[in-house]
Amino acid sequence: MVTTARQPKARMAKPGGKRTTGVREQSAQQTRESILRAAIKVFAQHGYEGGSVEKISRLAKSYDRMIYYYFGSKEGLFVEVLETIYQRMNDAEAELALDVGQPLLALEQMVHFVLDYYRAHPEFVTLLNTENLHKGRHIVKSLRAKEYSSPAITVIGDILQAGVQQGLMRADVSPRDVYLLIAATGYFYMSNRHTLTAFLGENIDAPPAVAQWKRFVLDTVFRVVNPAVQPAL
Amino acid sequence: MVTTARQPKARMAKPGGKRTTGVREQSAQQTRESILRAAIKVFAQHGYEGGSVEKISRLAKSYDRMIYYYFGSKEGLFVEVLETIYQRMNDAEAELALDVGQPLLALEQMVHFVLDYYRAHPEFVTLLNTENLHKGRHIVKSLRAKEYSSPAITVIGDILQAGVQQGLMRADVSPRDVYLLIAATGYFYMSNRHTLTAFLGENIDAPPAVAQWKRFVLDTVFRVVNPAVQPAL
Amino acid sequence: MVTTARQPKARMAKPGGKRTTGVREQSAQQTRESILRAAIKVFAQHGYEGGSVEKISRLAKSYDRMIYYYFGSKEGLFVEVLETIYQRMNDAEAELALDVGQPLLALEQMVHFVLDYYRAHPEFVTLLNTENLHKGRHIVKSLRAKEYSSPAITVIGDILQAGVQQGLMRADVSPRDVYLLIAATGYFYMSNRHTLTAFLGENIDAPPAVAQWKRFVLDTVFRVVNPAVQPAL
Amino acid sequence: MVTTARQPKARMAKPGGKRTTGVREQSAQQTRESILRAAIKVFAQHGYEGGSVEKISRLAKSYDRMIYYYFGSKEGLFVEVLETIYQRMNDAEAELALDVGQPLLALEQMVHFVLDYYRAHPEFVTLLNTENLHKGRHIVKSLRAKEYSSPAITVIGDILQAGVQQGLMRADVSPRDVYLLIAATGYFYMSNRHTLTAFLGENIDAPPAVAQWKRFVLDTVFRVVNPAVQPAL
DNA sequence: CATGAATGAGCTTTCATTCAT
DNA sequence: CATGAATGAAAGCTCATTCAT
Repeated sequence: MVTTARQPKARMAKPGGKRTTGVREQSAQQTRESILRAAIKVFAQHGYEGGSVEKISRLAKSYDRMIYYYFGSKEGLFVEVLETIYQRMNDAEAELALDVGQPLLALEQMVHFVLDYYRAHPEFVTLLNTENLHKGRHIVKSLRAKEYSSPAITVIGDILQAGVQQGLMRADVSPRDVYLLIAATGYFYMSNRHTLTAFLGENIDAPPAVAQWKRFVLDTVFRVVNPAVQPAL
Repeated sequence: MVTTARQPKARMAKPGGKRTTGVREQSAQQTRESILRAAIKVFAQHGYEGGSVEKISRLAKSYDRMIYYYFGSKEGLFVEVLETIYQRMNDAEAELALDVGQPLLALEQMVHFVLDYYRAHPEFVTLLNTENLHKGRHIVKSLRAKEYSSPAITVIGDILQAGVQQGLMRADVSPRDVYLLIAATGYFYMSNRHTLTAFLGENIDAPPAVAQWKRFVLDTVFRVVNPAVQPAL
Repeated sequence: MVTTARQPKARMAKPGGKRTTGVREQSAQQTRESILRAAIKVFAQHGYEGGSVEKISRLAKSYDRMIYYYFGSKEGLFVEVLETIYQRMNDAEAELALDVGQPLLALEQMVHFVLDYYRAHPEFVTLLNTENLHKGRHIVKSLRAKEYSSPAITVIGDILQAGVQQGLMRADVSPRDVYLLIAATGYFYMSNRHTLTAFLGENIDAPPAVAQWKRFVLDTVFRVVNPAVQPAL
Repeated sequence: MVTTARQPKARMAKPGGKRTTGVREQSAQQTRESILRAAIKVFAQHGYEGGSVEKISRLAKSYDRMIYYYFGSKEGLFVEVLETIYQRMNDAEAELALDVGQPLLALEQMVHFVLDYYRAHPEFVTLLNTENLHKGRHIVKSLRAKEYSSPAITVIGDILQAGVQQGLMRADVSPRDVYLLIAATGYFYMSNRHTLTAFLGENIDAPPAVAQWKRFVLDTVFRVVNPAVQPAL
């Protein structure tokens, strides 16, 4: 961390260790985490400026002062919020356990995962938008930012490689682009659902609409990796 | 509120017409517009909460008071900001004058237009994100919102229809989805460029990266409308 | 001023001018001045850190906000406080109208003036101490600081010159040193009166004590400028 | 309050005596003293209000809590700070060992000592100013305050007495006044060096300026005690 | 004794907005 | 219409101090 916030050592009690976490450390840990959880909600709902320290501490049933005690500043708290949501996303991704040996299935599952994840975690989308509004100036302050570099791209790379070997996929498509395509379609649909709803005059959030979009995205992704055709212009 | 705001009638003095617009109204018009211009910049840069009334009036070289005079409230000003950027976007689109008779070319031009427009108008992207953060509660207050419903979908519908007739495009693809695909890929790339840059470790903004992405998107769109194949799963 | 505070033009209505100062400007002027007056008192009593914005605005029967409106910041206000007390001191000095032609008398009056002024204006002493605690970082921000460079030294220079010509004073004593001697003896006695009282076990503030000190200082100053002797060592 | 503070008995372990001071008490002693040292620095630099408990404990590499353990309160700590700097000053004075039998030399050495001491210990000056800002309300809480009543006055009294006996000094000058004269000239020059530098446009701190001032003060003091003349008015 | 978590009041400053010419 | 003074709430943050091991 960049800030001078006190960082309790026992950040995450290793399950295997003998470490006897005192009741005091435990409750401190609870305070810290409830603030973090509250901050995720509040920042996601109101943005960075709109998410006031008081709103957060109140939701966490703690005190403003504690935010400065544990995170040094509002900014330090926001940095940790970003780290946390990336961590969570990566954890979820890691649990997917795709079978790269079946590249078409794996790719389908990846698309499902990404679209479902954004849908189930609107705060992820909102917080990323907020961070982009601030030109990414918080995330660059995080020392752990690099650790979170999307492993999804690597996985997609593996899938493509297997797909090519099995003659099921194009060799000339980059994992980065496929990843961005999936992310973009999933992200945009969530991120802009309110303005889209207003302008399309259609409730974009309704399950049928979502299902249609998902089918379309899946179809699109498969057409992109399909080795058979080269589209005429 | 919007209702109490003064709205000069002569919104855009036609140069050829009878000039009933006095010198006084003209300068009033100027004040109003310079506030609007400033507001677009400030809200785009700092979001709604972060964009303070004072920042706007100072950039416009006017006074806080004038914002209330012309727009009723900060919220009213923001509503008009949204209307304005949609208006501008639609105006630009209208100037495109696509030849639907050449559907493949028209589609290509449409993709170029959307991606280029987002790129040239980052404030459009930022302001839409801000509005979505607020769950679209400002745009629903706009009486003119409906007028701006994207004509692009209609145009894409025309293109697809012509493409089908000429045997160049699939019949079973919806204009809405094609539009969303183009918008999503263009929007996401701009909107998330800061976090993408941080996490991909690659400058997403650099012209070669942008060019690659554009090629990929074009390829994707053409594969989607391509009638030849149906991707296997 | 360094800060961006709005500075009403009519800072001090020239008595001779035709300027019709509106009732509005007048009351604004009053607000500004009552804040300044309150600030002098509060800063003198509690120092810079101890003198809170709220204490000042309350004493001025105004609002915190007004301090920022007129002075930009607490620091800006303090700068103006310093300017004001120097201005007042110089104004008082200017009213002295010493007759340099009678150098011994003039010197005596100068000593009286300085000692009396410090005594009558303890806030001057306290505020200077506060500024010195901050290593003079506020006064260097004042553009008018230079204007206030003590005219007393010039006057003392004139007195000494006349004294030398009349054979009443030494030629080899610098006005600066004489000024510093007078200032030091007057200042220290006021500035440190509380600790002196505690440690000397004597009420330094009582009129007899003050009178004794004044006689002593006068005697000292005259001995210093006396041309007759050169003290042996 | 002072009363509730723990005061380790062994204030300064005599090296030759029986060492009953355990390792534990020793480290406690160290903590206490490092806090005191830090407090002197911090209070001298930022004043009483500006010198926060946290700044002190951080500089002392200890904890806020320890300040309350050893000194009862911020106020109690400040009282002890004042006691300490007086103690130090008196200790230094005691080491002077003037030869009163040579009154002129002794007086000269006394002037040198005072001026040099203030110069070498700016924190002494600053802390006294701070205490005077608070009208001496801390020092009166000190039980040991009286012990520190300046022995310098007594010494000057002895010097004057010897000087009179040897026909070298006036009989009608009070030790108190001579002491105050020396203290005032030395103190003022240090205390106000920042504002003086700003207003005189001359670096008061530079060695030549200091040397000139010292010469002048010495000259002044000698003229004051000189029995030869009585200045005309 | 040391450590660190908790507490609530207070700090300077900025906010959106209204009043008065 | 333009200008600028006034207003009170709320913002982020720091303060001295106490509680609990």
